[in-house]
Amino acid sequence: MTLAAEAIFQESAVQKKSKYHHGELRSALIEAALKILETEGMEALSLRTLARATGVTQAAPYSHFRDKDDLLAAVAETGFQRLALQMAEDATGQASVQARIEKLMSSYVRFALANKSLFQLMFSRELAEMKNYPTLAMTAGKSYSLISSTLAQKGLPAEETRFLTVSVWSLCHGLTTLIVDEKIKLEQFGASDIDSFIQRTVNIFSGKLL
Amino acid sequence: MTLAAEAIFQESAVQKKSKYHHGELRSALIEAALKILETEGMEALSLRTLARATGVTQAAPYSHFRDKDDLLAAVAETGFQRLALQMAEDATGQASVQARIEKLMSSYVRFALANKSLFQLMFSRELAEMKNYPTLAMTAGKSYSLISSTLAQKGLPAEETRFLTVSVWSLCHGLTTLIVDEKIKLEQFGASDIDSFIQRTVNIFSGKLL
DNA sequence: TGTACATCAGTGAACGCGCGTTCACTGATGTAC
DNA sequence: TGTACATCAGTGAACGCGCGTTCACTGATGTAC
Repeated sequence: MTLAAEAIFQESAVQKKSKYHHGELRSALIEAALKILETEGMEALSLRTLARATGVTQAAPYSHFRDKDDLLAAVAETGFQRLALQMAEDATGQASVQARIEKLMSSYVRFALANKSLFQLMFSRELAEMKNYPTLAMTAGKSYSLISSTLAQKGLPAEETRFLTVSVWSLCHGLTTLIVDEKIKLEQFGASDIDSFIQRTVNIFSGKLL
Repeated sequence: MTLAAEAIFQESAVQKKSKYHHGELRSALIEAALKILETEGMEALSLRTLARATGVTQAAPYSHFRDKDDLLAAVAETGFQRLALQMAEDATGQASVQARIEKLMSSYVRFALANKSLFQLMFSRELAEMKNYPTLAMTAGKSYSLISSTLAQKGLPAEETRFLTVSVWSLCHGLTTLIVDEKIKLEQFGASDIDSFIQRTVNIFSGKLL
C-alpha cells in the first residue's frame, strides 16, 4: 500500500467512522424524498431508495419512522407547509379580497405545477387513508383556511362563504390536476400564462359575488 | 370411486376440457379489472390477480394484451366510454344550455363517485404517459366534447367557449377529485346532494355568461 | 362425411426483481460519578 | 479531568412476498381437401 493510498484509506476510514451516526437522518430522508419526487415520481419512492440516497443501510430509516406510511406522511406534511407558506406570501399586500383570492389561487396552481409529484402525493388517496396523523390533517387544512378566511372578509353568511370556498378551491384544484395529469394543456386554451387564466376565472365569480 | 363421485369427476373433466379455450378472455379480463376496481383499488390491479379472477394461468393474458399497460389502457378506455355515455344520456331532453351543462356536470361527478378507482385510473398520470394508445385519447376526449359542444351553442367566440369549457370542467373535476381523495366531504358544506351543489356553482357562471 | 393439418389460446414452470420489514448486533455519543 | 456505562442510531444479513414477463409446450378449434 502506498503512502497516498494509505492516506486515502485512513481518510475514508475516518469519514466512515464519523458517519456512523448520521446525525440528521430524519430530515435527510425527507429531503431525499422531496428530491426524488422532483426528479422521478411517486412510484420511485421506496424506503430502500431513500436509504441509498442518504448513504445509509436500508434498515436505518426505521430508527426514525415507524413504517413507510409514517415517512410518507412526514413528506406530505412538509409539502402542505410549503404550500401554505407560499400562498400566504404571494397574497400579502393585495388590497382587495378579489385580488387576494386571485393570488391565492394562482399560487396554489403554480406550486402544484412546480412540484407535480409532491402535489400528487399530498392529494393521493393513500394519504387520505392515514387517519392516524393528526398533525398532517391540521397542516393540510392551512391552505384551505387561507381561502376560507379571505372570503369570509366579505361578510357573507357562513354557509355562503363555505360554498364559495369549495367552489374556488375546486376550480383551481381541478385545473391543476387536469394539467398535472396531462389531460389539458393550458397553451391550447389561449392562456399560456396561468395568472391570466386564473384572473379570468375569478372574474366569473366576481360578477356574481366578489 | 362411487358413481356419483365419478359423475362429478367426469363433469368437471368435461368442464375443464371445454374451458381450455376461454373464448371470451379478453373481455373477461377487462370485466374482472372493473370489478376489482370496484371492490379493491388501483393497487390491487395486477395481471396475476386478473388471471386468477378469470380462472386462467398467469401467462394467458399475454395472448390478448401486449403488457400490463395495454390492459390498463383498455380498462380506462371502457371507463371513458361509459362516462361519455352516461353524460350524454343524463343531458338529453334538457331545454336550455344551462340545464344541459348542469346535467353534464352532475353526471360527471356522480360517475366518478360511483366508480372511484376506475375514475382514478382514467385520470392517473401513468395513463397519460401512454402516448401510443390513440383510441384511448379519442375516447377520453368524448366527455370533454360534450361540454364543449353544448357551450358552443351559445354562439360565443370560439376562444371564449374554450375558456368556459376548461373552467366548467375544472370546477367539477376538482370537486370530484377532492371528494374522491377525501379532502372534503360534501355534507360539511350544506350540500349533501350533489345536484344542488352543482346547480349552485353553475348559477355562478350563469350570472356571467350562460 | 371424414381426415390431416395449421393456428394460436392457454399451460406450467421458471427468471429476476425490488420491495417492506425483522433481527441480533455494533459502536459512537453523552452523562453520571 | 478521567472513566464506566447506558442509550440508541445505524449495520448487515435475512425473511417472504407478489410482481411482470419469458419460454417451450399442449391441446382445442376451424378449415381445406
